[in-house]
Amino acid sequence: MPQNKFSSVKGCGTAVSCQDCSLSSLCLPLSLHEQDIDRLDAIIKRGRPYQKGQTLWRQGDDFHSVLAIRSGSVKSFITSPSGEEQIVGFHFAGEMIGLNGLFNKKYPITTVALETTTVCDIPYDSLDALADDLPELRDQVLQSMSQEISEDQQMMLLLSKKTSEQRLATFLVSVSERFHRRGYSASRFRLTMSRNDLGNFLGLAVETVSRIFSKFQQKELIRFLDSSRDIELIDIAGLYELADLQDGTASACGKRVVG
Amino acid sequence: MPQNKFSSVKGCGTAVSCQDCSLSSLCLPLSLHEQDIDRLDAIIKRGRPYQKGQTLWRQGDDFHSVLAIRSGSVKSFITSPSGEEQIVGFHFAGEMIGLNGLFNKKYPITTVALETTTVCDIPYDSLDALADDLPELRDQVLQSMSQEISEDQQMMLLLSKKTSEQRLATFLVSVSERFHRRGYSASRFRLTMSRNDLGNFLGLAVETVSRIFSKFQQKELIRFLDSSRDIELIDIAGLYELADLQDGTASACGKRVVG
DNA sequence: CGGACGCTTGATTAGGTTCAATTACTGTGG
DNA sequence: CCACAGTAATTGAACCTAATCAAGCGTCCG
Repeated sequence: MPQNKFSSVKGCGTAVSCQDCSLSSLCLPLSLHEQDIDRLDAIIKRGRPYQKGQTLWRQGDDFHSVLAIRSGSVKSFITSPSGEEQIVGFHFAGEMIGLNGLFNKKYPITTVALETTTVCDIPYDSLDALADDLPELRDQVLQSMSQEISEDQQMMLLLSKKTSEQRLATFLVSVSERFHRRGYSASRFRLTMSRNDLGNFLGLAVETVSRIFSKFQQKELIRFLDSSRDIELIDIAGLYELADLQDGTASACGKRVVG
Repeated sequence: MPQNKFSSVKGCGTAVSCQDCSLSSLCLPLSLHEQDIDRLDAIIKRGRPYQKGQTLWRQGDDFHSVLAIRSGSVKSFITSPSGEEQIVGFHFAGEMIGLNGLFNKKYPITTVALETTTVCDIPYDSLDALADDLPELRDQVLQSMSQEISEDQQMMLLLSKKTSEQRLATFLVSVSERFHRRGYSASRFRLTMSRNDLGNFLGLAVETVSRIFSKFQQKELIRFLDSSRDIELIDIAGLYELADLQDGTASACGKRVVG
């Protein structure tokens, strides 16, 4: 009997079936019939965990699988010819990444683990064959991609129009919403990415991110606990107000359903 | 016999079939069999043209159709609660818009005509039913959305990391590429959007756009013909160099396959 | 213990915005 | 067809936000 929501994740390296996995309702909310889950279970590969800094795939690599993150977190970024990197999303446990690779069979982004991360590997060929029989699965994929587009466009608004304070506030409430929806605390969580990554993602210099965090602490909007990575949102309403967000689109910032 | 590539577009208001339409190979490059084209043709509605400034649909409207632009051009934007608008894409003749509305059955963006614009209206219900039978159509939709994601992420890089000069250069070569692929001149075209729209899209003030255009003219990279909307790219190579673009991703900027 | 890296804070700078004024279009009605 | 009004585009000057440069501190890990 699982002690907590994600206890079955611990056994990821071993033969835990999708049915037993506490993530099944999150990573593939398909309302599949029981035999369908069994079929999906049969095609999923469970590998050893990725260590912090390890690359899951590189921009331009041949597309082979979609991954469901079971525990841990990753960042995804694109690289310009001059070598500049732009982080386009962070992904946490319970999210699916890599779907976007099916356009011309290459991954368009590089994905790197931010901490020790375990995943379920769903080979594309099998998924594709399965999708032929399961309309729900196809719809799920389409919906995920459609949502990703809307979220990326919210990011365009953020990068184009918002001030540094608004950007950071938007990020914080969006991450908060995502954790909340996954059954975790909306007000206390760990930022697994560095200040550098955060600045890169939000279009700000590291120093600016640091300064805004300090300002938010002075305003008693947030507080850091043990380390500068463990944050508590004291005044979520205040952060929302700062962020200028559309209702229900908070999670747009930073959430990349499709990788 | 058509006189030019788009001559059949003129008869859009009348009963021109998809098969005769010179855009068929552009807006739905599906390699459909002949009888499939006939089926598609049967469900398409051809309405009267939209005038400059008219709204095709508004953010939040119920999703009903996908549109193929037969002539003219449009802009699409999202609106933040505080009323700020962010243009997320321009669309020209031969491009499909509105696909993104299938996520929760609402259009997530507002789309407005930049000039007199004619479209083919493909009701979603019919398209959905047709897609059940035609794997190519489904793949096409997936590919379009996947491409859109990559393009939006290129825009995130542009808005987050590029200078004003790089942004405008990126935009110009991307529009050039798009026109070129459609069989038009890569070096001479009309900018149907205002400087205001351009600035909004690129995350710049109108004045900045104007100044960069002037600077580009001084450097003899571009030239304006009759008006400030009719541009000629004199030194495309030079613009490419300025833009810091990935090979083959130039069209990412401004191109929104999915609306 | 030492070195590297990550984070914070301060001082200075710069790219782009904002404000303001002028000129060039576009479209409309007489 | 021209006059006029309203909008779009350009250009200049002042200002400001966030970047850059620089220094110091903390922390993780060999």
